[in-house]
Amino acid sequence: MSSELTIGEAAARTGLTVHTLRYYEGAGLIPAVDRAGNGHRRYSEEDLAWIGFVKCLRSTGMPISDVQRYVELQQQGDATSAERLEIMESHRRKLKAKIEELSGFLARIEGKVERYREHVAREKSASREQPVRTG
Amino acid sequence: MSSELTIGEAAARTGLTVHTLRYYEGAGLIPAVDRAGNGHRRYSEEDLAWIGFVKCLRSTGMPISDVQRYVELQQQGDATSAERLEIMESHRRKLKAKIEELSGFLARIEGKVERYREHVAREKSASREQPVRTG
DNA sequence: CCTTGACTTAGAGCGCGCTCGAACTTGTAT
DNA sequence: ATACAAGTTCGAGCGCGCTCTAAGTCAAGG
Repeated sequence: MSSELTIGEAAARTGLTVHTLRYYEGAGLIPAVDRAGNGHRRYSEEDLAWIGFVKCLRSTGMPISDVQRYVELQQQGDATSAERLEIMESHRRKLKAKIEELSGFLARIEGKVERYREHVAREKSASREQPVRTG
Repeated sequence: MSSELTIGEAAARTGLTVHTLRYYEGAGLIPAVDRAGNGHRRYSEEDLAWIGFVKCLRSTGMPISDVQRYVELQQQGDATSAERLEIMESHRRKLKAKIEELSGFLARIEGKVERYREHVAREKSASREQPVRTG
């Protein structure tokens, strides 16, 4: 009986909304979740772990359609592991490239921030030379 | 007379489409571009440099509305540089955090890829033990 | 009995960022 | 003259990924 959670609890634990959890399941990003007798979803720890990985994939920009395809293959068993490896490997490469691109942009933005700091500092010292009377 | 470009040339140089260039200008991400006598846009090197920076901001996830606000402030002159600094600084922080998050996810995905490689390797060696007759 | 609240489905709606189509003008080449 | 390419504006449309509404079921508490 390893703690089966309601959709509300699963939402709280994963940080997704109940809407999104149902949407993900309907869209095939999450394999069909078990149901209680009354038809309510019951999330296992395994489900939660998988949802965590889906969040990782989505946060790193993998399109929903790719996650879906991945799940599809997963359900077809071992024979598809080479293709799943390809998907992951391709995603890894893209992500790595993206991080590198972003790092370059970060440097550029940091440069901009630096120039602004200097600029703002100069303005302040200029205003000290001609102080404004207050009150 | 520093090489003024048509919108088509500007598109080729920046990697944006002419549609996007016009959209960006209309949305205020690019200050009004000069026009030739016939009403056609003429992009200066300065315009291109700015567009390059806008691409950097957009690629790093700054919303259009923020870029717009930034341009607005820029056009109001020096008095707004402190606020512009704030915008950049805030964006810098978010971007840095995002890169760190992505790096964590990358590690996780690399782990997954590794485990797949091992798995696929095991499958191959298993199939060598019971080779399939071909043709 | 009746309300409250968490769940169910199906499907509509939305925010973002483009992207495209329609209708038109203009410049150049044949 | 005529065709063609490239520009213009305005506004509609689209793809993605949720996000929300409506209408209903069910269980527990007052």
